[in-house]
Amino acid sequence: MSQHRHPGVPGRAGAVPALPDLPEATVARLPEYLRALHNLADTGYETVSSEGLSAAAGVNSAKLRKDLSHLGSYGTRGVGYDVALLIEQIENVLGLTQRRAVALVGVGNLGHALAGYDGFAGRGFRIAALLDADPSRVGEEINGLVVRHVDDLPTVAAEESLAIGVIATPAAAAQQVADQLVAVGVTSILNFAPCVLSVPEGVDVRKVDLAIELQILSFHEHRKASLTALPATGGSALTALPGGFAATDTQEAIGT
Amino acid sequence: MSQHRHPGVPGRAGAVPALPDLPEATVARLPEYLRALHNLADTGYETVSSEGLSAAAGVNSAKLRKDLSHLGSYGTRGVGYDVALLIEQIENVLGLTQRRAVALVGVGNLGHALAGYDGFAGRGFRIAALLDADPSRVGEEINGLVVRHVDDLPTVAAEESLAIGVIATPAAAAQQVADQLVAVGVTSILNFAPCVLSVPEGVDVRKVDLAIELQILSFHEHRKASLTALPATGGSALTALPGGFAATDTQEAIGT
DNA sequence: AGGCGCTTGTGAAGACGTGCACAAATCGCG
DNA sequence: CGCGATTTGTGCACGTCTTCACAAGCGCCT
Ligand SMILES: NC(=O)c1ccc[n+]([C@@H]2O[C@H](COP(=O)([O-])OP(=O)(O)OC[C@H]3O[C@@H](n4cnc5c(N)ncnc54)[C@H](O)[C@@H]3O)[C@@H](O)[C@H]2O)c1
Ligand SMILES: NC(=O)c1ccc[n+]([C@@H]2O[C@H](COP(=O)([O-])OP(=O)(O)OC[C@H]3O[C@@H](n4cnc5c(N)ncnc54)[C@H](O)[C@@H]3O)[C@@H](O)[C@H]2O)c1
Repeated sequence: MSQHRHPGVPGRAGAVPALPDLPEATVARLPEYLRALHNLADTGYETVSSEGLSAAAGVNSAKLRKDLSHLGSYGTRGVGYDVALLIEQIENVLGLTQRRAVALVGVGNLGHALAGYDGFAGRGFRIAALLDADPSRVGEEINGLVVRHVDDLPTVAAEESLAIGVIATPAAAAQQVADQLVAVGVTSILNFAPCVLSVPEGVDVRKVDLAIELQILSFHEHRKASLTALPATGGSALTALPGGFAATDTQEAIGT
Repeated sequence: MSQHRHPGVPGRAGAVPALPDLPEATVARLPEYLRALHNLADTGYETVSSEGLSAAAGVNSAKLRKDLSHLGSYGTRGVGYDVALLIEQIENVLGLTQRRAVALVGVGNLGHALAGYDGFAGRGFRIAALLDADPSRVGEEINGLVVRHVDDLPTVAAEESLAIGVIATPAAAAQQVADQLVAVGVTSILNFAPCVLSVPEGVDVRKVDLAIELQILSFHEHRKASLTALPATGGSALTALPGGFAATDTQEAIGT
């Protein structure tokens, strides 16, 4: 379990073959740290303390230190973390050293927004193909990419090494599209359609459902409203909530 | 889990004054159950077992039963759950009995897609206002709504009882927009900008960052690739598994 | 009426995640 | 060269979440 013994000085990181099998919760936070680190690097920071970085990423500093400790010892006591080195290490662990090719299926309302978004490039991804089943959409050019027919997927997969498939079709078509993606060897899928996908073992699916996010917010809104029914005799209703929330992302922060 | 007693018998499913303080993990899954239930209802189901519903929602059946048990006893042993009743109860708990008004700030690339999406209506929400800071966008009509200037937010808030604010502006503007939303009384925010927001206590923020989702997938892709280097021992590999995975998490089963 | 099969609801155990608190390590400085 | 200030890395305790396993409850059939 506890067997890391880094010489302290990286210098040449060489190959890092040993994937340390990170806790899932840590994996989910690393991208947030990475974003914060890039911000810091752009602002000129060369090192940052766990306190500073955790504030920038919106998490507890002990949690951040524990997360980073899973990658190895890349901090210096009394100083902090080397920003550039840490960026390199996190990108390494996340597999972002190679720019991964993304296939986007379903170029409708949402698909257009995704296809036109230029923010993915800076985060390690490249939209490699746009696909749709509607003949009238095929041929359309968006952001320098031409929409192709979804049945061309095998051809596209042969041209590019597709790492991730994004599904932005209606829910009714999502399972079929997922099957097509899996058939051409895609083993990671991001699904925007509000439905559950069945995929073979070894294929990872993540889902983004905006309505669910809103409904979770609605619950808390509802709860807050029913609490407000209590006497609000002070003006400032700073009733410290007992249990904080801590799901994927709920925060109440303090202003610095 | 000790100090709430349910009368047990619903009888009238009317007012539910006592909010049972659900576990956050449960709250995050209720919307998924709700969606699956609506599907079942549309298909003609009147009752459903925990096994059936959990398959439709992509979760473990014991987990589903425990989740639902927190709402009270709305199932019948030997039979299952009444679909219509369960829908009503979940919508009640989530506070979806009233259609909540959503203000969307930032009508750009992504904002257009959200504004044009007609899927929110069926899930309990109504886009009540579109706001942007760009004068050239103000006045544009999308889906029957006219884009107003973000500085009109106080006026909008006076007209409508805004429940939720959605931020779809560039990250640089997100904090300022959040402040404006909070200033007019919004206490729930869904943030699409890749940045951390500071908000006063009592305000809930949920974040959706597509690049983060992709990066998490990238990590697993990376890990799978490094494992594939292992000998492809045959053995009894393929085990038929219960359909339905997918969710927040991923699944893997590489045994050591 | 009684038994039988099915399904819920939940106790208990274990896995997982979090945050405190502090020893160990490092730097800067006199 | 040693000392104090600072910050990392982590042991530990605690809370939350998941999963199993099964008694209790319900309906149906004989
Ligand atoms: N637009 C939003 O803001 C939004 C918000 C939340 C969720 N969603 C979900 O995202 C998905 C897409 O939404 P949208 O608004 O872009 O819908 P849309 O109808 O505008 O676009 C769907 C696109 O998918 C294409 N398509 C249909 N079947 C296909 C198939 N088998 N293979 C390939 N392409 C196919 C259609 O031709 C169309 O271009 C839906 O599932 C929706 O519920 C969208
Ligand atoms: N488009 C996508 O698919 C996508 C994907 C992931 C993340 N995002 C994020 O979503 C956000 C929006 O992305 P986009 O592609 O729509 O950007 P965009 O530039 O197309 O749109 C941004 C809109 O916000 C408006 N705006 C700017 N400052 C404002 C302010 N202070 N008040 C009100 N409105 C203001 C702009 O006028 C513009 O209309 C960004 O933070 C982006 O990183 C977008």
